Amino acid sequence: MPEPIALIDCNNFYVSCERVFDQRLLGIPVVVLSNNDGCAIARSEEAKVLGIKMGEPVHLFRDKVERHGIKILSSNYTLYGDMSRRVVAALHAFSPSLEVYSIDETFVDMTGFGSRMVPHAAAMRDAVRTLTGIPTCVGIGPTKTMAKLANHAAKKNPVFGGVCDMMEKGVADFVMRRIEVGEVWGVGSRTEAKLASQGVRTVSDLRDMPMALARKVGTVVLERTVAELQGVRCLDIEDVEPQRKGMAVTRSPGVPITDLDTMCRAITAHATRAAEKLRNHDLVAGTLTVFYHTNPHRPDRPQRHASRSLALKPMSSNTFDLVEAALRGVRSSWRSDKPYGFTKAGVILDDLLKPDEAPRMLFEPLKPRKAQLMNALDQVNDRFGKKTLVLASEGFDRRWHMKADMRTPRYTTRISDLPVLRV
DNA sequence: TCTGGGGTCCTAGGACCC
DNA sequence: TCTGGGGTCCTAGGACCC
Repeated sequence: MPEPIALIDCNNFYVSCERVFDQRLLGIPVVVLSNNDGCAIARSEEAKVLGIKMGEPVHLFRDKVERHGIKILSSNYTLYGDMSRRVVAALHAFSPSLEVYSIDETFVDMTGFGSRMVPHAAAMRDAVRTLTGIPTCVGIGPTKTMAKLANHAAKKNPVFGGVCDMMEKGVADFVMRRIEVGEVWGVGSRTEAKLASQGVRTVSDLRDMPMALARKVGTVVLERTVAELQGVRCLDIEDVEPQRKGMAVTRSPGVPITDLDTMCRAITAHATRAAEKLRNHDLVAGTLTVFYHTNPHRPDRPQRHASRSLALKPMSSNTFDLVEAALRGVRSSWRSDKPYGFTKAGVILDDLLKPDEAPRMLFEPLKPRKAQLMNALDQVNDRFGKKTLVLASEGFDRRWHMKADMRTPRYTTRISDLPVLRV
């Protein structure tokens, strides 16, 4: 049996972050909305009980909001990102090997804890709770897939008291027979439907299905999942961050974009942000794709999906290079044959490399981009706040900005937003 | 009427994740 | 009227090579 892996996962993370700073949110139904205040992406237990589904558009449950006094909040990613960092900082004391899997989940290598595993996991939960105020659950298993499943069980079944250890075969069997296959990490709705037609409904059905059939139904990915459910480790803890392959900045404007000028301002802002992200990761990009499209939920209106990919030569992370390419893409694809209203636009970067790995040009550009200028730009915006310095083509007209009418303060990252204590 | 075998590389699209 | 944003991996099929 492989050494144990734990997955620690924050309960209703975004809602929990909000509750740390506003006690009035405790005990009542709370929902955090996606960007642009579109749909529910985090729900308190009370909101789940009321039947609010993950990803449900807010206009479809507006009646429940009124009727049950649900508290609705815009998402505050600055706050959640900072709280996530604090949670991970608390976990470093518990294992030398961690993999931060997402904003609210971390895999922890539990090698060497033997019979003291469950107390160790409980201590981890206590530390996170004490240091950040965030409640968590822990799942333990011989593989990542089983740790994920154990975590699900720890969340759903109070019998586990917040820590479920599936290293014991009895526990694993108990859990797998009671959970539907769609809950397994890597089994989405498509695969679930295909499995159902083969009579595979519970996790134990999946664990016991023939490998060859698993491969036929869901390629090597599902085959690997079956092996992991049998306790055969296929996925290791990745404690060094792999180099990323792509990067995207996409947004839905608060009101549809109908004219080229506004689109150019929005795209300038997205390309600018993309360039900042590139420089933060110390990468350069070889390909830039710019796209924009109309609302696919409104087939009664003129529809258009536009997209242009451009090669960046030389590869670059320079704001001027990226904005120039992105605007070229917008202008060359723009059409005014119909009154389009674009509800999404973005910039995607691919072929990312470290600057010293990027191919050199045989003929260097006549006016080489200066790294110093970008450093200055980043430093000004770091010190005086985002968007202090922007390109002229972004302008100051913010009509295309996203909606976020119910966002809480950036309690932990803005001096002006610090909570005030009155005694 | 007859028309090989064995590769690589790239891209689009599907499926999944949080 | 209102439906998020940002990722990864795998496969099939076409283009191309000798």
